[in-house]
Amino acid sequence: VSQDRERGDDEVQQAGQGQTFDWMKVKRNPPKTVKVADYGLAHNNAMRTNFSTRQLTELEKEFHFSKYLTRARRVEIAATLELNETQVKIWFQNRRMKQKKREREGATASARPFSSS
Amino acid sequence: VMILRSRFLDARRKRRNFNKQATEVLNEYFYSHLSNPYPSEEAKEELAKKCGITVSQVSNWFGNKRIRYKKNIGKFQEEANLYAVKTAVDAANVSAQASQANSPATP
DNA sequence: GGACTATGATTGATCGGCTC
DNA sequence: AGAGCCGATCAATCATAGTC
Repeated sequence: VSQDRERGDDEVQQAGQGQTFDWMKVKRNPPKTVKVADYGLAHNNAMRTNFSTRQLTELEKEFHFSKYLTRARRVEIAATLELNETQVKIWFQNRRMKQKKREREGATASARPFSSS
Repeated sequence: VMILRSRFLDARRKRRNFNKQATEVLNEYFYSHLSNPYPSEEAKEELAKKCGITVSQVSNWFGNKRIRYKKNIGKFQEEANLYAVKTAVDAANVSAQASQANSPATP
């Protein structure tokens, strides 16, 4: 619900079609994750980590145990799974969001009007 | 290295494209708000209802649309012009009808 | 009939705002 | 005075549907 401009300027639809607005220029900074050489690849950073099945399984199990992390548990999990504490933290945050999304959609048990193409 | 392709069994297996008219509605909103194509939560709900899809799907659609649009603006130029014209015609129709309370089914 | 494209969904990670 | 959280979003990728 937060975007930069919504100041005095308004929504002037149309205008130039071939115009480049600010949102088109947005660039995200590359991940800071300092990954060490795991299985031969020493890509230090700027890459989206791919969690292994084992890691995901373990994380999922931990999440089922508790939706929130304590400092100690985070350290333990990170060490066990060979991940950064930050990665574990982020995973739990994303997982909670996913959980909420699912509940929201599941709760909205209403008619699903399907339609043909 | 490639020992981790266990992404399968995701929910994204069975996917259905949206209706032509649902896509129509979404595109109309997108191109009529091209300066800031970030619908509010309320707008998303409205679009979702109008299109017969979920709010998450609306969010996904706009997320994909924004990224892919800015990734290759030229490719969408034609589509952009199309919807620009469409909305212009719509506006013209609305203003034309404003002068007279016409009935859709004339006896 | 399988490339090749278009498109919806998933997800690790970022951005900005807020709480403590 | 900084940490983790939330919400939205990004960006890359996946897997499939549609096209030729």
